[in-house]
Order: sequence, then structure tokens, then C-alpha cells
Amino acid sequence: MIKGIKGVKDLLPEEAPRWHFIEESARRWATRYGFREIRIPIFEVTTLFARSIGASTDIVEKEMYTFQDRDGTSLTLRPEGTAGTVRAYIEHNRAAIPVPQKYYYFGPMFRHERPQAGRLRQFHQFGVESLGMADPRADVEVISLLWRLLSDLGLPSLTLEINNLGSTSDREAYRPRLVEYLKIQVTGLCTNCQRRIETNPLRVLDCKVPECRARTEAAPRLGDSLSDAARSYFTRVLAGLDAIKVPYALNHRLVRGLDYYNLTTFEVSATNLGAQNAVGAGGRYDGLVETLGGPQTSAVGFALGLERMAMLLPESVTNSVPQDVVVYIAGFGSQGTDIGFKLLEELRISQVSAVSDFRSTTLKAHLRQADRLGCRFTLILGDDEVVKGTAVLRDMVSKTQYDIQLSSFLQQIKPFLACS
RNA sequence: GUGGGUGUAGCUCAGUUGGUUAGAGCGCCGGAUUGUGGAUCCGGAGGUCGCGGGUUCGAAACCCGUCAUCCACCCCA
Repeated sequence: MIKGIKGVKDLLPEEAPRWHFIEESARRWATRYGFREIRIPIFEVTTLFARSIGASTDIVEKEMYTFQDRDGTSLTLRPEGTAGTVRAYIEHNRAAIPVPQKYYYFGPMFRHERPQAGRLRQFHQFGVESLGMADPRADVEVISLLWRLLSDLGLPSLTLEINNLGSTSDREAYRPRLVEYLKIQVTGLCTNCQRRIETNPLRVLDCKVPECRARTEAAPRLGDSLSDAARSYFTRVLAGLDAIKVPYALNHRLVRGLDYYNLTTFEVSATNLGAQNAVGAGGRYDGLVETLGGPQTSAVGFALGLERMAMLLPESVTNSVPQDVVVYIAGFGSQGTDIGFKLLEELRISQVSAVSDFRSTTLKAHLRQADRLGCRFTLILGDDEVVKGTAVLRDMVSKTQYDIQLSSFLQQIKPFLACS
């Protein structure tokens, strides 16, 4: 048996309503905030991701699905959505458009990681990118959209954490101070963190090992190394969140894994989601457009993990989905079978959802299938009825049956369907 | 890439210190009802015990390997 690829899941019809519910909410909220959908390719040239995400990040170093095109060009299945969106923004000269460019997208992302709870090799994100506004209100607007969407879905026990990463130069000034401190504490840190001191010292602050957390409690803080500009910008973001009553918690340890973030960074996490508890995250990325060859452009955005949202979504949401097929055609016998098949088509053309199981040859079998499919009505049509020029419409709930004249089939059946 | 758990019927799982024909519940099919679904009763079908070796008179069980899957590390949505 040929099986699906490790870490790549099928979404079966039973689960589709949950996803529709999430996607419709996301669309509705994004539209309310003035974001418009953008659809970008699932693969791009490899250098786009290497340059934007950062050459030394885990994503680029070991998690990308990269392959050669026929002419030798290196292509990569997108591991995230921001890079492609920014590429499209530059390529289509969207900076020349006088209104802010605010986009949202849905789609699969690909990272070659070991699968676990809430982590897949092909997973799906909903993301937004707000391009062109260097104003704290743009950050607030994006965070607010994120929070309102998640609240609207009724996802339980979420917390929004926020931090100020400052500018690139702020971090460059801070880094040696942190490294100096960590080297003194080195023996008390876990082996991972000992390695991180060289590779990614900011990550040590985000380590989950209690010993490491204790050792870094007294470490110099990035917040103390920030420029006045970065500091005041962040203050205004927080004031904006306060003004519109979006609840947040400051977390000076919060670090993002992608290189392009600066200033505002944030993450929404959930309890009861396993070890991978981040539902959505994002931040400001003012330098990225320029890095990729576009004009200097301020930008802020976030991405949400749809699988993780689906895991958190209460069961009740799926149960409230209305039945979508209403009529079952039970045509049997030599003539009933043929006429039933024609009536099936007639109903569909006149906008009625109708089904039949062509394997069933007896009335009993037909009714059983009608029941399983949850159809409200069954149209019974055997040779006896054909001879009389009628059919029997059975209400599956009340069990009452009505004779329908085949000569005016649609006119007679419509009133029953309307009041169901 | 590293570690741990789990692989037995369509699904969820039993299976005694290794013992002869591998079970249950649910589901499925049929009958009771020659043209009336769900409920009930009766009957039936369905299994390379993940795969490959090994130990043994005998392996679903023990050993080795391998694959799949889940969880965790790492990292992230």
C-alpha cells in the first residue's frame, strides 16, 4: 500500500467543517480590518528564503524542502509566507500604490522536522502582512486582529505575550554584553545553552530548563540596551493596546526564530496543546523589503497555525453544522431505477441537494442509506408507483408519507422541502 | 538528528509463567419484516498478530534487526 508522506496529513470530510469555520472567521476578521487576500506560489527560488529568514536559522540550515529545477535552479517549498508576500510586493511595485498594502493569505507551509503533537511537515497557516506604515498603530492593528479572531473562535486559555527586540544595531550592542554574562554562568547552563552562547545567545533567555531560567534571571536585559527611539515606539504600541483593551503580558525573554524581526514581537500561546504551544506569532520586520531589493518599507505581520487552532476549537462547533443534503432518491425496480435517476438530476438543477446510493436495489437498503446520510426526505419510487404515475415522499423524521404526481413533480415537492 | 511509548478484525482494545482452533465491544452483511430506515433478537463474514530473522518440541507473547506511528528533545505556527 502506498502511504502518505511522514508528517503530511489528509484532511477527511468529517473534519472539513472545523476548517471552514476557522477559515471563514479569519477571512471575516481580516476583511473587517481592511486586509485583502493575496495568493502566492507554494515554491520560490531558494535564495529568497535564505536571504529573508536568515542563513543561520534552523529553518534554512536543515528544515527546507529544496530541489533542483530542470535548468539547475535551486527551488524551495515555502517554509513560511512572509518572504513570498514581500517578493510579490516588490515585484509588482506595490510600494507605488498610495494606500497601505495590507494582505492576508492561507496555505500550506513545509518544514522538514520530526513530527509531533501540533507539528507537521506540511502544515497550514493564516497570515497577514501590513506593509508601508511605520506607525505603532499598525502594530496594534495587527495584534488586535490576531487577538479578536482568536477570541471570536472561543479558543480556551490563550495568552498574548509581547516584547521589544529593538533595532538590529540595538541587538548588536546588546549581544556582547549578554555573551559576557553567560560565559560567567556557563557551568550552570544546560548543554544546549552552552552551545547557544556562540550560535544564538538570545535563545538562552528563552530556554525552558528551570536551571537556565534561574541563571539568566539576573542577566543584562535587551530592554536596557535599546535606543530611545525603539523604547518610545514600544511604549506607544503598548499604549495603543491598552486603549483598545487588548490584554497582553510583557515577556522580555520572548525571542523569535526568524532573523527579519525587529522592534515589536509577539506570540499567542495556549496551554493543553502539548509542547508546541504557540498558536500564532509575529512582529515587525522593517528591513526585510529593502533586504530583498525593494524600497525602504516598514512592515508588520503575523502567522497563525491552522492545525493548532483546529486542535483547540471546541467540539461543539462541528456539531452545529447544518445538514447539507435533504433528499434521498430511492429508485428501485426496472422503471423506478431509471426514472429515479432522472428525478435526481431534476432536483439538483432546481437547486435541491439530492443523493442516491446506486448499489442499493431494495427499498430497505435505500432507506437505510437515506438514514445514514441524514437526509430529511426520501423519495420512494418503485415500479408500482411508476405505473400509477406517482412517487411517495417520506419524511424521515415524522415518518409521514405523501403521494406526489410525477407529471408535476417539482411543483409538488418544493413546498415540503421549503418547510423542512 | 537524539530519546521513550505503541503496533493483534473496518474502529477501540483484551490475550495468563511461551501451550494446541487468537477473543470481546462497536461497526459491517443477512434473517425475523416477499416494498419501508433507526430499536430488539438470531445468524454470518472478516485476522500475513507491522515486517524479517533468531531461540524453542511449540512464539501474538522471549531476543535481535527493521519499518510505521505517537510523544518528547531540538526548533517553531
